[in-house]
Amino acid sequence: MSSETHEQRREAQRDIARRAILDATEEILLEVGYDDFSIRRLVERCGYAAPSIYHYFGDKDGLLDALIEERFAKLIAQLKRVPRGPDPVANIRGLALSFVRFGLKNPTHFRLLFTPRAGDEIPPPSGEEARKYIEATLVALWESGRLRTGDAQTAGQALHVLCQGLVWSRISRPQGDWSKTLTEDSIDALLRGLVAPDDTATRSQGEKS
Amino acid sequence: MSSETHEQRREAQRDIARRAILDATEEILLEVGYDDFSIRRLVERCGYAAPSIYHYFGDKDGLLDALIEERFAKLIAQLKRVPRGPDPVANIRGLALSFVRFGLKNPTHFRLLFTPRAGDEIPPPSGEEARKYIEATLVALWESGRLRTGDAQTAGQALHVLCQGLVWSRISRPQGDWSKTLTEDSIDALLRGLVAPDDTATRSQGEKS
DNA sequence: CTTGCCGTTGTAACGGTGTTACCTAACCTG
DNA sequence: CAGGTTAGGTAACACCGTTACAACGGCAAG
Repeated sequence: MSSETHEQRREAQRDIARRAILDATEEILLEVGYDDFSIRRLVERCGYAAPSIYHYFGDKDGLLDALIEERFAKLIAQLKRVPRGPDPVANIRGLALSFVRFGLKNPTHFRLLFTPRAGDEIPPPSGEEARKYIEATLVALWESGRLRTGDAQTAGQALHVLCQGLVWSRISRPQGDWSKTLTEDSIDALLRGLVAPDDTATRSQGEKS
Repeated sequence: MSSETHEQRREAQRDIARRAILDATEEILLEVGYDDFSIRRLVERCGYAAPSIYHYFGDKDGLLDALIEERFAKLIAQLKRVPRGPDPVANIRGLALSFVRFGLKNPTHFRLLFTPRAGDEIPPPSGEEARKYIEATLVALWESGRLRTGDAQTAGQALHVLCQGLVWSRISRPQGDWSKTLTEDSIDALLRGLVAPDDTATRSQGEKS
């Protein structure tokens, strides 16, 4: 019994330390941005010394990966919270809009999520999960809908790529004179080009958002 | 007369030094990538000491900006070399394809061109020029064509954003299972969604590329 | 209670980075 | 020849990610 409580206490303490470090990391990231984030700054704020960070996360990349995991989880949660209606095209539209909204609202997170760091060529598992979720949703919906292009995978990737570009371009050049309706218009245009026009409810779709 | 030759000699020497530094920079960048590029490495290779680099370019960002200027010039040259036919849609398609091809062929350059560095919020002038060239071409072509969406600017930005995403996504995840026809299919789909279908030669366009 | 073990934390250092203060040497201008 | 401007090098500063090493803590076994 005492050993169990001991182990539990250890684990609890471990989680407390990890949480404090992760929270401080996020604070600093949102405060000064990704490029000016440093371990020294983190050490100054979180109360722990540098070796503790390396003890818990192994690496600076490991630390950021841990944060990325949490961010991806939030992104997936937000995407799964998007309501679904009977129209598969409208569903995909809502998913894409939500994704772009997430990116524009949390540019630092987005940059962290989708910028591969140096030498780290394999993306984190949750990243793959998020991507797979979006693509699977797309594929499933495509298969029940009317697809114009050959395969569903290409269509899904096209939409994914468009959303990435939508967020990335506007993050990179925040004060550019971007069209106010760019997100909706481009997504709608791509969807128009992807689905066959000669069907039931192509015109009855939301035309003004 | 002697003063002129003197000035010219000065300038020539200045250009020689700048060229040597820039060439070494590009070499190292293509060799080890953006993240592992450092002034020390550059100093080792180019023969000049560190203060000379700062004397000529002022800053590491200034050095990279100088390289970016040249890269943008090459990009613009490549885009202007794209042949134009009578069909405005096909012209835009060619332009977009050329842009994406440039990005996929020179990922390091692309990353340098379109990733804003820390604190540097204003893009280099040539970057604006390239963007304006693409957008102007688009706008001009749109105005002579049949536009489905309201304004030409939004349509141009949509295509720009898609191309950015096409390159960026595949640079970030090179070994992802990207569809072979993703570039053509997504551009074609977006164009299909942007231009009005009820016209002369919508169907006679290239359908397989 | 003592001994030893393991996990946690801090001190101090190493190598590498961008950057710059300072000096030297060459050159044209007066 | 004096003087100022320019190119270039030496050596240092401050910061970065990272880690060897030591010290402290609590628990299990002798």
